[in-house]
Amino acid sequence: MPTRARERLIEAAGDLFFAEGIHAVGVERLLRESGVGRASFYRHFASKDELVAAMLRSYDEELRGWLRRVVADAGGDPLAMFDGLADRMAASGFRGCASINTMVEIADPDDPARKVAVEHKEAMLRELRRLLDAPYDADLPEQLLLLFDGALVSSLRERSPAPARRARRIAQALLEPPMQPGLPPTEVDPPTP
Amino acid sequence: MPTRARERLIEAAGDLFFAEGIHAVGVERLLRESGVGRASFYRHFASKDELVAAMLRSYDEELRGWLRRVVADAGGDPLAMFDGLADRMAASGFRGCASINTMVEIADPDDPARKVAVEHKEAMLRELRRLLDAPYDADLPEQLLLLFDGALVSSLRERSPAPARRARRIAQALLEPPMQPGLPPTEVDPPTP
DNA sequence: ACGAAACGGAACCGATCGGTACCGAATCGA
DNA sequence: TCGATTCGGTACCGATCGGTTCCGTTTCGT
Repeated sequence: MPTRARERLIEAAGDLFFAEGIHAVGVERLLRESGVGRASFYRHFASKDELVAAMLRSYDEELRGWLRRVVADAGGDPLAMFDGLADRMAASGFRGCASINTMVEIADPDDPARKVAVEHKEAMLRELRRLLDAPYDADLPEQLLLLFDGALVSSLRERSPAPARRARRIAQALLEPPMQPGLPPTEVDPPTP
Repeated sequence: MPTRARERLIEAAGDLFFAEGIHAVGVERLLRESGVGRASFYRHFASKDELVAAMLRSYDEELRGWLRRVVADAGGDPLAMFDGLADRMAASGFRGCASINTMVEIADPDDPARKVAVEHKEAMLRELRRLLDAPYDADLPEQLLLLFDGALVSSLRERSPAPARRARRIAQALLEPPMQPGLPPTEVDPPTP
C-alpha cells in the first residue's frame, strides 16, 4: 500500500526536521525538497504532525536495528553502543536525537508525534534489557540510556564525539566489578582546541 | 537603565518559551501574557531572538546561583546537585533545561540566542570545576555535567524525578574510591506505576 | 508643576504558516 | 489496451508569523 511518494516524504522529513527542527521547516519546503505534490502529501498524511510521527517510527526502527547490530558486531559488549555513537556523532549533519528533539519541540503530551518519540526511548530500553541478558544490576539499562541521552545532548553543544567516549568511560565503571585496585586510570580526551 | 517592561518580558519569556517552546510561542502571545505593548517590546529588544537570548542570560544566572547554593547547603557535597535537581523536576511545569531546549530548537550555530545557550553550559562547567577544588579526576566535571544533562532529558520523557536519583547514583560510583567491597548496593527506584 | 521619557493599544505590513480543492499527466494492473 | 489509481502543479483559503509606525496616556525626575 505504501507508494514511492510516501517514502520520499518520510526520508525528506527525516533529513529536514532533524537538521533544522520541526517547527522551522514548513510543508512548502518539504514538498520542494522531496519533489512531492501538495495534494499527494495530504493524501498520505492527515497532517504535518502525522508525517513527523511516521518519520519517528522509521527513525525508531533504524536506531534499534543499529543498536542490535553494533553490539552484536562487538561480540555482545554493550559498551560498543558508545563506540558506535561516537561514529554517528562524527558524521556531518549530526544533530542529536530525533526523538529527544521532538520531545523538546512538542510540549503537548497528547500529541501523536510526541507519543511516538516517547515510545522510541521505551523501545530502546527494552532493547537494552534484551542485550544485557547476563545477570546485571536491575537499574543498569536505565543507567545506560541516561548516559546515551546525556552524550547525545552534550555532543549537540560540543559538536564532537568526545561525549560518547566520556559516556563509555562512565559506563565501563558501572559494568566492571569494582574490586581491581591499581589499574591505570582510563585515558582522558585532550581538550578540543 | 532596565525598565519594568523589560523585566516583565524576560519573565514571561522564561515561562512561555520553557513551557511550550520558542517557536510555538508567538510575539502576540508574549505581549498578552506580559501586558506589554507591542511598541515597547521592540524598544527593548531588536527581535524576538534577542529576547530569547536575554531570557537565557537570566536563566544562566539563576541556575548557576542555584547550583552554588544547593552544593554549599550540603556542606560542599557535589552530589547534592542531583538532589536539588530532583526537587526541580518534581515542580509542576518542569520541562527540562532552557539551554538544551534552545540548542535543539535553534539549529543555526551563529544564532545569538543559541550562542548564549552554549555559553550557559560552559559556565556550568566552570562552576563545577570551582566546586570540585579537591583533587579529582580531570574529566570529572564534564562527567557530572553529562549526567546532569542526561537526567534532564530523561525526565522530560519520564515526567518524574527518578532520573535525577539515577544520575546521582552513577555520580556516586564515580566519586567514591572503588575499593570498598561488600557495601550493600544502593536502593533502586521502584518502577513508577 | 512641568517636560521628558517610558508606556499600552491598535492599525497595518509582507511573508509564511498548515490545509483544501481541482486540474491534467503519468503510471500501472488486468 | 483501457480504466483506475497515483501522481506533480497550482491557485487559493483564513490564520498567524515577526516587525514597523503612529498616537494618546501614564509615570517620573526635578
